Amino acid sequence: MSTTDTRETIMGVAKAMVQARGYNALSFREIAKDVGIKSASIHYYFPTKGDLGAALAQRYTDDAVGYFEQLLVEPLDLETRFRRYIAVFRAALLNDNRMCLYGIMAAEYGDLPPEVRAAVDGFSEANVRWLVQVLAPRHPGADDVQRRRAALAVFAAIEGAQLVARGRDDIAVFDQTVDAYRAAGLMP
Amino acid sequence: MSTTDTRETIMGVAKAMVQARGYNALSFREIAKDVGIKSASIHYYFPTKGDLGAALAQRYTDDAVGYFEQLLVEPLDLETRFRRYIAVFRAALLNDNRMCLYGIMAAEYGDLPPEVRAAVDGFSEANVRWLVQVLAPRHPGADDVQRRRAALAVFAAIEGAQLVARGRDDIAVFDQTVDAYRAAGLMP
DNA sequence: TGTTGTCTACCTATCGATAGGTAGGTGACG
DNA sequence: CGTCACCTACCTATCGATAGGTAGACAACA
Repeated sequence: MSTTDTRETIMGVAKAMVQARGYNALSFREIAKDVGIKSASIHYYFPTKGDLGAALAQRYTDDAVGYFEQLLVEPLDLETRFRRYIAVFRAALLNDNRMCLYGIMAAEYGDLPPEVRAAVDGFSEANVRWLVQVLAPRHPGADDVQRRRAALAVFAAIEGAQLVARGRDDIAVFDQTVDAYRAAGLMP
Repeated sequence: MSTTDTRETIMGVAKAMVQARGYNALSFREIAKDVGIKSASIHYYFPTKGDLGAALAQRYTDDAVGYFEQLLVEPLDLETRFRRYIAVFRAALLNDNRMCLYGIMAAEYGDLPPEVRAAVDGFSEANVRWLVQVLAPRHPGADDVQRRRAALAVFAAIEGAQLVARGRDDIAVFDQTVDAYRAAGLMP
């Protein structure tokens, strides 16, 4: 397998593990077993666990940003665009009751190495930026600070819906909660 | 020190540790060092780590239920009652950027022993039950299922606000997010 | 009153498993 | 021949858990 492929495989396996059980439960030996190499070899690609965690969070954010940009390019109405945004978080739950990487890492925030924290912060920032753009039509008279706060509230509500749905191991809880948000007028 | 005191001290130290760093990061040796006993002695009170985790979650729920009942007994208007409810979650963040025990354990759900999971589930259920009661005046025409869903959405939104505020290490984010929820009409 | 038995609330010492991490070797390939 | 992509073989630290012991309190009984 080429260097790049192995690196990708490691990241894919590690990402799934973090989403399922958290950063703390991530182990080089378990990753290695799933990838089909020895744990020492992972250090060849990621010298420390912090490096791997930071790379994971960075990649997760980059992927999201790419998807978000795509959503902005396509000619979609607000509701559809927003539904596709929500679908990202929904997909994580569908995938074996896993969580958004941000959500689980934010919960473990106090235990994260600094480089991982920094990468995690980038994800919420990317979400807020996108939401500010998309939700702008809903806040015609608002200034930037107000728009940012409204966007962060939408993001927080969705993360909360995911957290609670995971705790109940029931994706319907996620859907019903988002519906309730919509009914209240919090989001389109 | 009496048996009861030591048990209480262990639970207090362990609770703070879980809220700061999660169930996985909870270690008998660290607890023992803080309490001033040896790690083996903790097994005298809690045979396994799962027993300790379950006791923690159960106690957390019991305390919450007691507080909730008190809030219902006092003659308060809806806004005040609700503000005091929110204050519980706010207090966790104030206390060294810690999280609600439920929030952090829900994030680690996939890694929790069954007995801990069961105890964690009780907390969200207790919150929903209380919120259904308190928010009933806001949903005059709704049936029980709708009321429960609305209550769960409120709970989820608050947990999300806490999660994101912790990720930003900024309690103002929690306050602003809750304000945004209120402004949208999600909660009183 | 003195002894005996049992209980509590710890202790020391150690177990096997697992964590992240490292030094140095090896085979394939350009 | 050199570099890349791994490997074997280890290290130290820490994990939850267990075995077995002990000081002190207390109750019962002779």
